[in-house]
This record gives sequence, structure tokens and C-alpha cells, in this order.
Amino acid sequence: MSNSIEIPFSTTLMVRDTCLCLHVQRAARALARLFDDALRPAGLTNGQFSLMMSLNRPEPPPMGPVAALLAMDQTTLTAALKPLQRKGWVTVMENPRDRRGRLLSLTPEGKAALARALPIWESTHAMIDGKLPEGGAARLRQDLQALS
Amino acid sequence: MSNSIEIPFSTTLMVRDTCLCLHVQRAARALARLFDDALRPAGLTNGQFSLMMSLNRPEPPPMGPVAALLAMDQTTLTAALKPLQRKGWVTVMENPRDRRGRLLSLTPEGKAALARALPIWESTHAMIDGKLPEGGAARLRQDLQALS
DNA sequence: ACTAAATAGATTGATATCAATAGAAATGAG
DNA sequence: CTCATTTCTATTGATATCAATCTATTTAGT
Repeated sequence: MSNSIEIPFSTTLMVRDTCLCLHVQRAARALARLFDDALRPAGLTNGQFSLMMSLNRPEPPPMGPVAALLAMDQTTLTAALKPLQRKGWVTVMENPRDRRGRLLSLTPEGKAALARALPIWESTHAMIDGKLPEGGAARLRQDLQALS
Repeated sequence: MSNSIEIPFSTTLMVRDTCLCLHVQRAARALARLFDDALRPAGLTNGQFSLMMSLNRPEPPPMGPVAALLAMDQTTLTAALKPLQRKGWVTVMENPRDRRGRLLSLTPEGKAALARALPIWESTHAMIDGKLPEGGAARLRQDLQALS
């Protein structure tokens, strides 16, 4: 019965072709590379662009909601802020109303960097949008949201 | 004109709501956590499951095609193999036909671990599949593939 | 007011990710 | 056959990701 622990090759092919987790991870890696390459001249990565864009609000948000918006662990956000703080693009200050919390905000230099990156995002996004069928982007966003 | 570098809040909202890269990264993180939690009793992560499943073939593949299949950098694959080698689940041997290359294969223990993880994958995948509308999974896979 | 529980982040340790680079081996041009 | 080029993989350094754990602070129950 030593073969009882063997998974048939056909099962492997089925999992590879159908696994939504794998498909999403692959697309995530491919898109990350694409945007990272495009945004490199602006000095930021796709994740840094998304994070900084989420900080461009009238009122500095605390960390929790930002982590939730990006669907990332709070400890990941803490780490992701470090290089942006070093670059002087983001400031992390204690919340005077709740001294446990932090308030995140963009510096003027951070806003300028984000403004330089925006046209790159626009052209890159338009390019990948064109790879999907008509209305595919909205549909894809909806499907992805259903998984989060 | 110091305000010329400011991005309007409305633009931020637009980017957050439409950016396909962000949507995919968020779904990737959420799905990774979901599968990691489910697969933890089996002792492997979603990425390790996908990698090991892709190695379950009649003939041990070299690294290049495996990295391409998973849409990951080759150096990422090199790193990802390390913990699996330490666990004794994967072997990396020199390719006798091309001594630059390596051939990847599962050990019997690796196959057993993969077989234990398979039912977990099945139930988890069925659960998220149910969160999508009828035919949504196939459509989603197609859309994601168009981006890779 | 006091104390227990809940909440917000930070730190540590392990793995994941990729760019840049380097090494070794195979391939091709002559 | 020789050498330049190409191909395959490893290493290093930086960032990303999360689990487990910790501290500080706030909140709630009494």
C-alpha cells in the first residue's frame, strides 16, 4: 500500500488549473512586477504607491483602518512605513486623543512624489485595463472583492 | 502654486476604488491568510502547497519552468525551496544532462504531506468557490490569466 | 477610583519577493 | 577547437508578509 500516499498526476493538473489562490498569487506577482517596473523612475513600489495614496486624505488616519483597507496585517503596515519614513515621505505621530494610536500623514515631499507617480499609474493601469474584455475590469474587481 | 503638487481627495478615492493592482494584492493577501490558516495543521503554507503540487509530476522538472509556472522570480524559487529541503519534503539534484541545472522532486515524505493537505485544499477551495456567483470562478481565472 | 478586559501598535523570527550581481556550464560563430 | 555569448542557478541586500508575543493605554464593570 505504499502507493496510497501518491496523488495522481491528473489531480495535480486539476489543482494547478483550478486553484483560485494560486491564480490570484500569480496575478499578484505579475502585476506587482509590472507596476514596480513602471513606478521605479518615481522611486516607489506598487505597494508604497497604494499605501501613500491611501494616506492622501483630509484627516490623518490611524494605522488600524489603513491596514484593514489594504487587507494587510498591522505588523506588515508597521514595517512598510519604515522606508517611507526614512525617505521623509510619511510621518507617524502619536494620536493626542488616544496615546496608544498613531496618525499617518504624507509630508509635502511625499505628496510631490505621489503626484509624480500618478501619471505613471494612469498609463500603466490603462494598459492592463485594455487587456481585459469590455467591462472586464469592473467584473474582476467585484469578483476579487467577494474573496476579501 | 504650492498646491500644484497636491492630489485631490477625489482622485485618491478613484485610485483606491479602481486600481486593479491594489485589488489583486488585497485579494492575494486575504486568500493567502485563508489558505495558510487552513493548511497550518498540515504544516505548509499556500505557497508551499502550490509549489509542491507543481512538483508532483512523472518527471522531475528543472527550476526555470517551475518558476515560470508560478509566475515568480527564479531567485524566489531558490529561496522557497530551502525550508522544504530542510523538512525533507523536496530534493534538489544536479541535472546530469545539463550540469548548470537542477531537478526538483518530492520525497515520499513530501508526497505524504501533500496528500494530507489535499482534502484541506478541497474543502477550502469549495468554500471560496461558493462565494462567487455561478460560473464566477472560471471567469475570474480567465480574467486573472489575461493579466499574467 | 480600582481592577479586569479590550484595544492599538511595536518587536522578533521566519518565510516570501525581487533587483543586482556573480559563477558555472552549455552553445554558437568563426 | 576557441572564445564570446547565452543560459541556469546561487548569493546578497532590501523590502514584504504574517504569527506569536509584548507593552502601553483605554474602556468597562464594580
